Amino acid sequence: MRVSQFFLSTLKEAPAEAELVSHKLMLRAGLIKRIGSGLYTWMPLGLRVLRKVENIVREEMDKSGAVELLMPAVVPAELWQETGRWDVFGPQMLKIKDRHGRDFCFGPTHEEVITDVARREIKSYRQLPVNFYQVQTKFRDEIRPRFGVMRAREFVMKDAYSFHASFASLEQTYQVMHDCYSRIFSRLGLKFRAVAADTGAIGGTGSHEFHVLADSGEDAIAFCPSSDYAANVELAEAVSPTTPRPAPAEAMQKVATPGARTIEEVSQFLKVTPQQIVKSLLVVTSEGQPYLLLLRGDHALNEVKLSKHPAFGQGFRFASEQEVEEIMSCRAGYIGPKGAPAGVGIIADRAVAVMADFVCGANDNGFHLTGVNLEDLQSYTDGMLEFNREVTTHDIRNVVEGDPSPDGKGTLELCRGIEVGHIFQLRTKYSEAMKATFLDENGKEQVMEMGCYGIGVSRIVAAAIEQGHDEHGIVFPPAMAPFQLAIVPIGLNRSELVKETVEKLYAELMASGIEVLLDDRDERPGVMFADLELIGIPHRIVIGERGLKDGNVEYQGRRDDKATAIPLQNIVSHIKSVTCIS
RNA sequence: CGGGGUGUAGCUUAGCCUGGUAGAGCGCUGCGUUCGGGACGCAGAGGCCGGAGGUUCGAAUCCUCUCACCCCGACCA
Repeated sequence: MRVSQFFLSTLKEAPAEAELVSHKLMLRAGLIKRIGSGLYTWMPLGLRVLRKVENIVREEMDKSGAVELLMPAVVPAELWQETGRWDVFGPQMLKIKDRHGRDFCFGPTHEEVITDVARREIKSYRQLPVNFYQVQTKFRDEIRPRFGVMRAREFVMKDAYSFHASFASLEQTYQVMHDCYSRIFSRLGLKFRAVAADTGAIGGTGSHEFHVLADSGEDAIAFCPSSDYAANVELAEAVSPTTPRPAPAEAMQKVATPGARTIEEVSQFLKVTPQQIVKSLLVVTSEGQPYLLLLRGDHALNEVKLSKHPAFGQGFRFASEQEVEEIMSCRAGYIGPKGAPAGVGIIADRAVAVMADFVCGANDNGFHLTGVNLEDLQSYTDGMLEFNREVTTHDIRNVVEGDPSPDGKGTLELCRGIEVGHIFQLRTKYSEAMKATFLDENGKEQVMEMGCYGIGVSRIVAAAIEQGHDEHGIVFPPAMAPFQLAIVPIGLNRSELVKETVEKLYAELMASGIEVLLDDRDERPGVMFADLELIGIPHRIVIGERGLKDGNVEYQGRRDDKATAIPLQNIVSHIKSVTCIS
C-alpha cells in the first residue's frame, strides 16, 4: 500500500476529550474518529487493526471446533420477555420501536437469540455438543461511556454459545474455550491473565475473565505469585483470620474528636493506625431495612460480596447524610455499633471479629470511643457477636496485598487489568426459561446445558495500545499492526536512484507477502518518521542516497533505538526473517 | 443518575473577571527557498465564539434556560 493511495490522518496534539494514553494515541494516529458519546468511526488504518484481531479470533475459534454464524443486531422484545431480561437489563438496553409500534432492542448480547435458534434446530443428543459464535456489533447504552473504544456504547464483540447434553460436556467445552482464549491472547502478543470471576448479570455458575494487564485497567485482580490462584477482587475471598483475638487490654473511653470524621482524620487525631479503627457504614436495603456494616479502617467494602448476602439480594444503597442522622441520631463520621438503635442490623467483616482495643464512632457528634472490645458491646460467643442484637460476620471487604491466598499457598498481590474476555458456564438458566430441550439416548426430554464465551474485539485494540506504547506513539504487537513494514524513501522525487530502488524493493517485498506501507508522500524525513512511529508499524527501512552509495539501506525495528545498515541485496531476506515469513 | 468541569477555525488554545471591529500556534491552499528527525519566507482560505432567550446603544464576555462533551462513582466485552 502506498500512503498516497491510503488515508492517514495523524494529529500532533491529542484532542482534549481524551485522557487515557490509548485513547489519545488512537485519536492522534487517526485509528478512530468520535461521532458521538461512545460512538466511533473506525478509520481505514484502525479498521485494518480491528480486522487483524477479528481474524485471529476466528482462526482460533474455528480450530477449537466452534462454528460461525451471524444473528441480527436488532432483536424482537418477545425473546427478551421470555427470559425476563427485557426488564432486568434495564436502561442499558437500547430499546426501539418499528413502524408498527412493536418493541425491539439493539442486541447488547445474544443468549436469547441463540437459544431460540438452538431450540428450533436441535432435537437430539446426537446434534450435541455444538458451539456457535459470531463477530458482531453490539450496543450497550452505558451509563458513562469513556476512554474511547475501551468502553464505547457501540462495540465489536465475538460472542460464542455452546449447547450440551450434559454438564460434563459443558465443562469439557469450557476448558477448550479457556485454552482457546489463552492461545488468542498469546498470538495477539498481549500480557494477560485468566482470573476467576463473578458471573454478574449474565448469570450461571463457573466463570473466568481474561484480563490484559495494565496499570490503567478498570479492574483490580488479586493473584498469588506462589500458586496459580487469580481472581477478580470483586470475588477474591478474604479468608477468616486464623490468629486468635488478642485479650482486651484497655478500658473503653469516650473521647472528644471534634472535626475528625474520616478514618484518616480520626487516626491522625488520636494517633492510632487505621488498622485499629472500626469503620461503620450505614446502608439501606431496597426493602428499606437499615444495616450497619463494620469494617477495619484500612479495609474497603466489597459491594459485590455484600449483594450476595441474603439480606441484600434485592439491592441496597448507601444511606444519605439525612438518613444517617434520622436513623442513628448522629452525623455520619461519628456513628458506631455501640448503642446503635434496635432495628438496625449489624454485619461485621471477618477481620473485625479479631480486633481488640479498637476505636469506633460513639454515636454522639464529635466523639469516638477508644479501647473498645467486643465485650464492651455486650457478650461475645464463638465468632458470633451478640450485644443488643445479633451481629453476624461475613466476608464483605476487598482483599488487600498481603492477605493470605484462599488456596492456602501464600499471600496475595494485586494488579490491574482490562477485561477483554469472559467465559461462563450458564448451565440451564436460558435453556430452561426458553424451553430449549432435546431427546437423550433414552428418548427422554432434557434441558440443554449452556456455556457462553465473549471477547471484546474492539476493546482489545485499545488494551494492546495501553500495554504497548512509548513517547513516539503506538508500539503494536506485530500480529495486530496495520502494516508490518514501512518503507521511507529519502528524497523520492530528487533521486532517480532512490526512486528506482524503492520501487523495485516495494514490488519484491509485496510479492513476498509482506504488508508494506510505502511512504511515497515525498515529505521531509522527520514528518514520515514521526507518522510511522505514531501508528506503530513494527519494522521500517529507510532508503536514501547516503546509504545506497555504499550499497546499503537502513533497517530499524519499532522498539530499536537506532538503525542498522543492511546491504541492499540482503534486505528482503532480512525483512522476511524479522517478520517471520519464510 | 449524583458530584465536579469544559464548550472560541480541522487540532491545541488566548480573550471572559472589568461588555466596545475575535487573536495565536499547528494543520490546510498557492508560490519560492529548503531536504536524514514534525523546515523557512511571502501570500491566502477557514469562526453565527455550542444553541435559544434576556439585559444593554452595543454581548464571546453579564443573566436565564437548554444541548453537547470530559472527569470522579454504580454497570460491563
